Amino acid sequence: MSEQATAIARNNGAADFDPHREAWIAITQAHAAVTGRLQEALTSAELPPLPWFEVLATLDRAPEQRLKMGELAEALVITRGGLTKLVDRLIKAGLLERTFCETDRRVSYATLLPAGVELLEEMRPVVRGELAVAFSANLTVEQAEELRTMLERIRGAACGTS
Amino acid sequence: MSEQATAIARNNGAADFDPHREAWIAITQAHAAVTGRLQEALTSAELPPLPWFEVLATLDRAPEQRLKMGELAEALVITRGGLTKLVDRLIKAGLLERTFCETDRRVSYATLLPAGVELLEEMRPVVRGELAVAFSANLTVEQAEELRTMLERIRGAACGTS
DNA sequence: CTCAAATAGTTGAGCTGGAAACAATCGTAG
DNA sequence: CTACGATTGTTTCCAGCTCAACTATTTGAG
Repeated sequence: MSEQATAIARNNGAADFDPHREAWIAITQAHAAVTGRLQEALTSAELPPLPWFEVLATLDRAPEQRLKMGELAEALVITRGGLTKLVDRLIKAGLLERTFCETDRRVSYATLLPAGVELLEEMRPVVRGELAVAFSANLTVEQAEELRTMLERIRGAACGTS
Repeated sequence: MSEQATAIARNNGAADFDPHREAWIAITQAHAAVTGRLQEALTSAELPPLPWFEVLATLDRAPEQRLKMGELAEALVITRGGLTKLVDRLIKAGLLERTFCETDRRVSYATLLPAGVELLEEMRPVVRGELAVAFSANLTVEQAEELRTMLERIRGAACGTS
């Protein structure tokens, strides 16, 4: 099934073979496949959706477990408008709180609460497990590292030259 | 800025370093960055959005320039429900038409029309150009190939073991 | 000091895609 | 031949996101 989908998407053996487009399709499909898998695993474990995990995990790793809205939005690669509402939901769920900056009253922080850490610990093994299936199955650790390096280069190129 | 975002997302040098999560974040961010770049390039050229290009390009490479809805949905990695409406929009724009199968009256095909080919030719150079910037900048062709291989393996692992 | 421009975040409208229920058709066991 | 289950596509409803407009604050030029 999936093999066939790839074949359709890039029409193996066609005259106009474009390695860039090939790679791009591969990124899109790998991303979609893994995202889908993670989503499914979370919902079937009766846990919140993936974006919640991303927020919690990102904040957890930040100094003082909090981040300016703008920084968080950039880390998650969504717009600030989208983030405001996403954070609103997590706050409503009691996982985060909004704190403010003394020296610049424009900025507000999304700050992790204990309940958020708790939920994060609950979600982490599920995500870790799914990622392990997706990655370790066919990739060595070195390959994963190399993969990451190349992808970051791509991202750099895509962001840099506006 | 972007470097910083990466640093935030994976908190360089943290105690709990998870190569899988690193790689996963890299995929997500690379995908988002390139998608954003493509979107921007298309809209600033007053062209339709990226999904339209994906539909047209996929159909263009298919035999007889048409595909069953289900096949197309799988190639684009979206649900069939979503595809129905996406195709509706392209039909309304006169780029596609819906054709039917003689032998199995359940299936309907999305079929490329000349106007669709024409638009595709207009969009292709824009997409090609952006992808070239994102990929060739820092990657050799061999690396791009290798990248694709690894990503397809990941996708296989993610799809396979349900 | 003052005011225009820049920056941070929020809000509202609109669009897109997903999940689930539905309709139509096919295939197959009996 | 019939009926039930599987498959294909559509439709309905809804959640989440983006875009653009807006508010509040800060910064910098004059």
